[in-house]
Amino acid sequence: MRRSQQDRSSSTRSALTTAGRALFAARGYHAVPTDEVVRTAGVTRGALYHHFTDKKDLFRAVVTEVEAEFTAKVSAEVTAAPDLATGMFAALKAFLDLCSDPEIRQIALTDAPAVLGWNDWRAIEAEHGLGVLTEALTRAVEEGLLAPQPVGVLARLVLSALNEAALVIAAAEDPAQARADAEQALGSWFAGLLA
Amino acid sequence: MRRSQQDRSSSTRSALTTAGRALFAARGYHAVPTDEVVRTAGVTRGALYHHFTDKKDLFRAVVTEVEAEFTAKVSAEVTAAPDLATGMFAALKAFLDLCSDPEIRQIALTDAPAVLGWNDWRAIEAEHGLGVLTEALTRAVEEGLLAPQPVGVLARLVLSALNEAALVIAAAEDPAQARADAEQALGSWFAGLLA
DNA sequence: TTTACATACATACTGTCTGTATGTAATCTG
DNA sequence: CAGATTACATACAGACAGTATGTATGTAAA
Repeated sequence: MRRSQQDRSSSTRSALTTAGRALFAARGYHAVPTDEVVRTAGVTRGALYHHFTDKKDLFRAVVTEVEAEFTAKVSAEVTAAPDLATGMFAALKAFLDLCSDPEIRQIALTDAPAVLGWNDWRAIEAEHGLGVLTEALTRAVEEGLLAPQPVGVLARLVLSALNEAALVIAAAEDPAQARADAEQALGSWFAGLLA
Repeated sequence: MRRSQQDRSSSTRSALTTAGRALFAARGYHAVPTDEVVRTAGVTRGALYHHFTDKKDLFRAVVTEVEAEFTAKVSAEVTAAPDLATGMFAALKAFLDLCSDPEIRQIALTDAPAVLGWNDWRAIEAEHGLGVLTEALTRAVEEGLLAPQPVGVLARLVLSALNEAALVIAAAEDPAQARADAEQALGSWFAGLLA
């Protein structure tokens, strides 16, 4: 069987990111040796360092992948909804649901800022989760739902609170209660933003 | 010159945490070898592993120190103010001022959750920054300033937004503008919480 | 279809770093 | 001041990231 170079490349590349994803999510970036990643992926360290400049670069690819998938799911809720307000509430619900996934919590929320540095991490987020949220808030202001205000910084703070809510709920003794509290707290913010 | 064991211990201990503080703040936990910490502190690795179980343990001590000092400064604003409302605003201002310090940003906000793990980090925070904030919010509810609500989760989300605000301001092209935006965003939340 | 090259990997090695084991000097106790 | 304990220093072992080099596989022009 004769495979093209592209096929070879993309299949080992995705084997590496898939393996990395699972391992990094389960045990955290620094607890996973590259050796284990390549063994899990069924290749060798040579393949890893052919496709990625270093371990961090692999991690960056994993983070981008996770973030993109996550954002796609959440933003689908917004576009599927009849109007913006209900869409945003549905997205909030989806956000908190999806954040129970350790892939999100460990990779995107815990390790990414420290491993990639806050600036790189922020750049990735800006193209995914943060981008969608900023858009939604901008639209909400345009439609008169929210009071006119600069949404750039607001979006960052809201996203940060959302991330924290996810972590709090995951770690809580009573997740249902924690979730209700979080929704109330976030709701009060939303109320303060209304036009 | 004959020093007591306690003096020897505490002075090398603080030499180590002081050196660690500066180096971790400047370059991040994983970029600083223990060898450099002990050289800066003027001791050897033997001293380090006598006083701390491992590198992480030293880092934990540094985090606790930083967090305690930081919280003391912020909470001083609350107690110094004539009433709770103005105290909380003064504390907010102090918080954002102090967060320009890279010791806070790199050590407490970026590295700590990833290095110590989110749970350990949370436990430390709960005894310092988060503890004070929770207290303040509880009092605000008791005094009728804020609407009755569970403050535990709320405090976490607010603190997270505050942390993010600090990072955003530090990284912004126009920090003054970013700060104004952040204060507006946080103010709108506060408004939504009022009784 | 063969030759020349590029891409995709594998293997072997090196330097760095953390943590440990062991040795030595300083302090404390009876 | 002898013995025990504490505080450190030195030497070492294992693990890991990254690199250098070798090999196999695919590609493309002559």
